Amino acid sequence: MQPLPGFRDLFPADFARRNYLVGRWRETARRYGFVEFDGPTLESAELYRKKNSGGEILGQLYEFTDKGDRAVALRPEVTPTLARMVAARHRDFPKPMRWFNVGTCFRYERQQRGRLREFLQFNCDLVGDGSPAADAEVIALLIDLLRSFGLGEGDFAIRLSDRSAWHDFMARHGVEKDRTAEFLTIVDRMEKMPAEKAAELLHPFGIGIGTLREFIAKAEIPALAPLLADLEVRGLRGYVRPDLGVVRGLAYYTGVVFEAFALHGNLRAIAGGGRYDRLLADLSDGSADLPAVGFGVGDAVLLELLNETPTAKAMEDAALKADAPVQVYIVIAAEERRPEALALAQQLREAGWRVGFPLGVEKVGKQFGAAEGAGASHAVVIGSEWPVVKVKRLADRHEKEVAKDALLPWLADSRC
RNA sequence: GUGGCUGUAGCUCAACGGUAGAGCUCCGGUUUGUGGUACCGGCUGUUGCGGGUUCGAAUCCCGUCAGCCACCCCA
Repeated sequence: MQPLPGFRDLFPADFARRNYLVGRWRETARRYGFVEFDGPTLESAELYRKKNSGGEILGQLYEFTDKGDRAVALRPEVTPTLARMVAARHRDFPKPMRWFNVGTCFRYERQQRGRLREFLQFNCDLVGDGSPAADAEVIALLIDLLRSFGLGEGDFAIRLSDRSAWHDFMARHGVEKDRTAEFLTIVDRMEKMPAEKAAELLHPFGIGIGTLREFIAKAEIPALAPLLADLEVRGLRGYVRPDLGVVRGLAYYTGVVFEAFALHGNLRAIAGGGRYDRLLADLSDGSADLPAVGFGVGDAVLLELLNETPTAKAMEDAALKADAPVQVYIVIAAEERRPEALALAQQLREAGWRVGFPLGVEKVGKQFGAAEGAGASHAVVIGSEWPVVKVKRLADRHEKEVAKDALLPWLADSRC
């Protein structure tokens, strides 16, 4: 038996990596004053079908009928859930709301490297503030998030665009309102298709490919000026590149849209987001009319990026090493001292140390091997010297005799 | 959803028509209280699954499932 396609077993080493990611996600979000929430993994399929919510994600919906004959779907993203929750109780929360979520999402599509059917996503949303300051806050969070993994200006960049610029463009060139989605889809894909194909698709709109390319090439997005100025002051302007070619696939974005992409390798977008000022009103039939901006990052793509970036990988390895399952390993050199060893282990554990020791009689050499294997930084040898023990720093093999009562302070001292 | 490649011990792979092997991992050992090396020994496979061709198939053919890559799109 294997897991279903696109689903993964997480063995301890995989889970340790996931914990590393999630730890950084939470830590960064909280530095920006965001609070964590979660909602159901399974939602009514209607939530994703409602006006303006789904977009291209609809084709990848993991949906089925439950035993109560309800049309349900596993969430492909959390934004609709967030919108539903906020619409229901937004009066309970002071604005703006800074909420984040770490949750499993599902998309039924063919799997590939960095893309699975079940994945963990980090989602950050700022609700109730429609200003460029809010956009800047969220984008700065994303930049700091990636930086917290040891990724720098040479490793990633944020492509930044604004759908309002496209709406102006469409108004100027007479694109009908109900065809804006179709038009934006063409723009979104244009850089990957041959020119003739793009020209053919644009023909019904009466817009030449040259006109479009010219518009994108100018890269002038006046609406972005305050946002860029904000990021400039924070010292983060270097991470951001205005680029009208970014449109994003989700239908509900209304203003600023952005995506983080890797500067090396051929990974796809590692994070994406934007402003969705009408989604809440649409999902609540107008009862909660709040502007919002947010983004999502997936675990699979980020993990791949860390693997490919040496400095980030080194940082991760160091963090995982520091988080080893055992910090102090008790070597029982004389089996008759086992009771004292157990008492000491208990004492160390109560003080917060991660402690290991052999469950049965083992040779001393083997016990040191186990200490090494579990990633312990110290071994404490208990034997004939009791009540004195030997503490050994595994890294440099430096050994010292310490009275048992002095062990705890000695370890605490060596920790820093 | 479309196309290409792949599928052999827990992992990485070899054998490419004559009835399966190596390295790593794991376990044990190299006699008595000190660890990542070295040496010795041991375990594990209906060769993804189902059919076909053949005297004989891991090896050829078909189907199916799964993985990888590209497209598509996105985290």
